[in-house]
Amino acid sequence: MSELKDKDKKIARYAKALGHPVRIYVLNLLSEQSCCYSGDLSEKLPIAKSTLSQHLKELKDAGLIQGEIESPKIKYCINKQNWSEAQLLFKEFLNL
Amino acid sequence: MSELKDKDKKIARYAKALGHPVRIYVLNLLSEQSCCYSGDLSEKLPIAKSTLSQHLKELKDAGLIQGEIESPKIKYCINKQNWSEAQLLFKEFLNL
DNA sequence: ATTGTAGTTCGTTAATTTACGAACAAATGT
DNA sequence: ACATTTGTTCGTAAATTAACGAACTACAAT
Repeated sequence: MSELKDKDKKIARYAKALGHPVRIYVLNLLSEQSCCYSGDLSEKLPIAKSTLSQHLKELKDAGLIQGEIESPKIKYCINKQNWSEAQLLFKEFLNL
Repeated sequence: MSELKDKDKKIARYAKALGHPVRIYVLNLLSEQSCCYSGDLSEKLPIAKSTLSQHLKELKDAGLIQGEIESPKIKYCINKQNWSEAQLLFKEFLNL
């Protein structure tokens, strides 16, 4: 009855955050262009802006992105530190 | 209003399957020892066997593992083809 | 025929996720 | 002051997820 390792929990936490097409889309975009506004995404995605906001919040809560106020907009960027951690964890997990 | 790409959906689908510590644990084990039985896992994990069965089913449904009957046990292995696909997709996605 | 083993399926419950529109907040522009 | 822009939060509903124990199925062994 060994307990689950923190590393397993961490990977699962990141994976869960990646577990929706919209969130994959957002991260893909951010890895290409480093930053974006919610409005940019809202134009391109076929979902309500409140739903998008929820997805962004989840990515934020998982630590994968961060928002910076640029009134009246909010500029979203990759959270580089955590993104690196996620890359490392997945790389190891996937034997890449 | 571009539609989400199939590739994004595929990555999200795999990521979702990875989104629980127990499932990470199982896949980790299977990448080490290639095969295992549900009982092996049940001994090691602090969850009910029915719950484990559910997690295995999810991994199966996502295509990441496959079960082979070896009465009265079931031998679980990585689904190599889909695992390779997942590796490739994540590798690309994560810029590894 | 009966028992035992291995694991799944069922029934249930609680929590989480996804989605929407409406209402709201903050800051800028008029 | 007031409207506009940008995005979040609220309230709600439907669907999915996670967990358990009990009941079940399939096969092997006695």
